[in-house]
Amino acid sequence: MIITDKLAGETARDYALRILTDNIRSLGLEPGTAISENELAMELGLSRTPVREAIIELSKIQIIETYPQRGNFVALIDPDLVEETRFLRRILDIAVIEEACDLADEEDLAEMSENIELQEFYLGKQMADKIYPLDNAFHKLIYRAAAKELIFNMRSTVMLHFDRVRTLSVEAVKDMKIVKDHREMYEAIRNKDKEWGAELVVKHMNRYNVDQQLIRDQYPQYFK
Amino acid sequence: MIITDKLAGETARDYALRILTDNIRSLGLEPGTAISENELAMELGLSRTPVREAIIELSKIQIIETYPQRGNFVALIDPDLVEETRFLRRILDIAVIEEACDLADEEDLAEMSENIELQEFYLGKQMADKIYPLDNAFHKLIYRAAAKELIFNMRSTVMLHFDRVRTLSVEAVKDMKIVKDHREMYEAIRNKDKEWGAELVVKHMNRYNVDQQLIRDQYPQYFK
DNA sequence: ATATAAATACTTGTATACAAGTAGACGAGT
DNA sequence: ACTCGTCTACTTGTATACAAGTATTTATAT
Repeated sequence: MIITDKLAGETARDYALRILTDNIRSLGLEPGTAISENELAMELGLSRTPVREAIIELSKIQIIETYPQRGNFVALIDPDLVEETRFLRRILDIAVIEEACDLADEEDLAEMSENIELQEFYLGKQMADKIYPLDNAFHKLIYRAAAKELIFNMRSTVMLHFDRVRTLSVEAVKDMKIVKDHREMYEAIRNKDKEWGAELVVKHMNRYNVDQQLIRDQYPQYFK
Repeated sequence: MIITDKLAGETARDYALRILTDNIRSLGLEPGTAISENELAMELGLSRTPVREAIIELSKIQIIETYPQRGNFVALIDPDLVEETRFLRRILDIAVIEEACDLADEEDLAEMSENIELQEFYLGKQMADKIYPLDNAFHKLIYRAAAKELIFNMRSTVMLHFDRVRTLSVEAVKDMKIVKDHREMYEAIRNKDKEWGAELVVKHMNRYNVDQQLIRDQYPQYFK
């Protein structure tokens, strides 16, 4: 479990939520782990209240399971839920990139372009850890161009189920190809080419089509 | 604001969430209304804690706006958010009904059939108020048949933005046509006819294509 | 040794207390 | 009349206290 400092202006609740989310995604909190509200509050230097509020939010997406009077537990990886979130992302990303083809203005395109140049810059520098936040920001830019930010927020929270499987197979995905996908998505939006955009989303998703059975054999204790 | 009794087995938090959700949907809590955590807790016979937890959840979908040290307010109707949720529902319902065509088994179909017969029964009895819960349950059955229940939960919460506009124009929608749509959706799923299913979803949604400008002129104080 | 029961140490759910900040009322001073 | 400042009554954010239930441990009795 990695605990970083509270950011300036961040409320206690947001802080607890960020730490929990990051650690669940990175598997610093392993599936099955008990999360005591009191204990976590101590570790974060907070009271139970904001910690509890954060846990409740994560319970809503079933990434944390709460058993009254027994405890909170990081949910085991449920392949059905992973498949469900993968489905959701594919459906949404396709619909939204098509919408972005219609709606993106020059400012949207400029921000995407800048983001991609940064991705390519860090790719050249072999600084892969810098790419994930940019990756996320790039997809957010597409949603924003399509005026679908509320949907992006939903997508982000629920995508934790997917992200955590991706963490287990991180080496299978080549950053170079991902960055290239992003550049092509940008080109598709700039050219208002919906069909190409949709194709790219599918291709992009397929890069994460890791062999789940392989991961499951390697980490059986993580799975439901 | 209509307050019904707490259901058996319902936690205080779920109770507060249900009362808030129902009243926001029905406009018993008008857009712009202040919601004091203390006051609502008193009215529900609870403490602030569970009430606050419910409010936080609704803040996540921006149907309640929280201003620290100032108050919580039922958000004004934001046409952009309404459009966004309408978009989301169309996209999801199409993808999910197509999936249901592949996956629905005999039990799923039997439950849908029974639900529709009830809808038709109450339609004949002119008991329109009985139809809304059945309507919701029917769509849930489709999502369940497609193994997309987590997505359905997300859809439900976010759909509040859409529901509240529908409340303002409830007379524009004819129950008879809606029930007929549902029967046809069932037939489409039973016949594994994806194309027809998708068509029906679009047609179904279009029935709620009320003239938003008309509503806006009638209730300007409700809009952003 | 084993079974049973009481004690204990946890857990979350809910209630209450305190901290910090906002906004409006009200009055004093100009 | 008006501006400014103070006071008051609120608000949410956070911390703590208490209630109720679970599960394990420990001790006791057979």
